[in-house]
Amino acid sequence: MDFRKIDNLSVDCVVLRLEENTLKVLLRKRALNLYDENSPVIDDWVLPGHYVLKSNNLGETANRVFKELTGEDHLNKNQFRTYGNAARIKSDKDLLWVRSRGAKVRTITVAYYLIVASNKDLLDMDDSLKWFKLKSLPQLGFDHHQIINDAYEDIKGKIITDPLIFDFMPIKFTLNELQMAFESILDVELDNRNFRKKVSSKSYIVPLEEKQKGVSKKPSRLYMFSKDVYNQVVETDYIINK
Amino acid sequence: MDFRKIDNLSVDCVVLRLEENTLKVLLRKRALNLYDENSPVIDDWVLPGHYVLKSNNLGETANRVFKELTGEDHLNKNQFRTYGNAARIKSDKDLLWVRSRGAKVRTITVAYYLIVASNKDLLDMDDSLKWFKLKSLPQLGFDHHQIINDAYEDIKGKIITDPLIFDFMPIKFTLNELQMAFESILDVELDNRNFRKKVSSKSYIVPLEEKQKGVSKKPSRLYMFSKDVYNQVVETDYIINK
DNA sequence: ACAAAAGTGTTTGTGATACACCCATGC
DNA sequence: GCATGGGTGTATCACAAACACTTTTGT
Repeated sequence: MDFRKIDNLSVDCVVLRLEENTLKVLLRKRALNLYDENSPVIDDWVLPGHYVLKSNNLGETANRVFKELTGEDHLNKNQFRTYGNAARIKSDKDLLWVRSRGAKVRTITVAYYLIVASNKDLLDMDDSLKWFKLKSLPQLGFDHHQIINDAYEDIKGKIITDPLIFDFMPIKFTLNELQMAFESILDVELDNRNFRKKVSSKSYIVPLEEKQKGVSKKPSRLYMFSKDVYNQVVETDYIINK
Repeated sequence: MDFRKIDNLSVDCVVLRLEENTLKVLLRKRALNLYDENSPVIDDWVLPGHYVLKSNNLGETANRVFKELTGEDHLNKNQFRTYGNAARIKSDKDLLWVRSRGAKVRTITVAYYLIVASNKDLLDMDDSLKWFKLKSLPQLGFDHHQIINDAYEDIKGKIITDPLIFDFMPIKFTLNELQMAFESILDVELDNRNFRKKVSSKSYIVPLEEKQKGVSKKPSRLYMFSKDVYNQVVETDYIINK
């Protein structure tokens, strides 16, 4: 195992989740104090990422980023684009930052997105990590604004044909939760009755006997996504139509 | 302009075209003679590609690859995936080849596909370049088999929703040609009458007054794709359904 | 006049859309 | 018993699928 970094190759992760039907991205504080503790030269946010180690694969590096953030493994990741233009790193802050880490100014970043289920408690997040609404991001370093937008566009495209939506959901979920997840990600409104009809026609969304508990209203039925069943019927079956 | 190579970053291009309704890929001969002129140590095929120069962007590098192959500019390219695993280059041949070119064994390859219109004459192709049927590829170096398959899968996915098919077509084409293009890329059969109905409903596929010439049968009407019109109606309009 | 491919219409079925009320539960 | 969200059915419309014959041209 060779722990040296490849000094011009990094992996950045767009970590996403739904919180109260709002898409959020996990960002890491980027702070650099040169002279004075109280007036940092750099004070903004970036995507969590890592330089790739000589013995690590790209996907492994993405997994590792996630594991370091949350202490947990994450299997579902998606490489969606690579950023490596010559002038990608050009602002004074970005140049300063990259040099301060001993890396090349011409750094190639392979970008992944990782989706975290909405019920998952991510413990032990230190103060330098924070979830931001996708629609109101803070000041970001590098081209990370672009990267986040590209990730979002990719997801919006795939969510209609791929079973990506279930990565956002808890293992057991209600149909209304599922509908709201679609609505908030795609920014559309769906008819509840038609949505339920459509979902019932999908063999891979299976109703459980179990019902919600601890709600002060009629408890709703729980469903789960079966990947096994899905794999048998993929060919023909889209989830929702646009 | 800095003409030095970044010694661990390359761009590989999957150059595709339809020839007689068969998908073909452009490959470059990889030959290395060490001792004996007549028994090369390496004698197989690879995707055309280039190490990225210090002053070149990724997309520029893809364009440059194409320009060097054909002498022509090509605007439509698509970055679809990046390959950079630690053990990506591992066969003796590949290691030998990479070292003979003074590059790093851990090379990251950003892969693009480029689509060439079927009527385009690509002149001046030297003997080291050849079109192969996608379905019967020769012995390939590196992981280029994988890369070609990934490109093909990406295209099959996008061709249903994006106007990618027109990159394969001449500017003016007949509806039957268009149908056959879909059929050969997706490997399906379509009903001619239904296909024509569907196409007529697309405002961005516009009939011309002109007809085919020099054919020994009823000459068919020519159509063209209007990107202008397309951009106005994208939101709602898919080309064919699966 | 014949060969070859172009072009055309109708029917049937499935799935999308639109829409309003009763139900089950916790408090 | 009431407030809250859960759950259900029907009618209409648009589009996908299936299918066979006539037309136009060059030779």
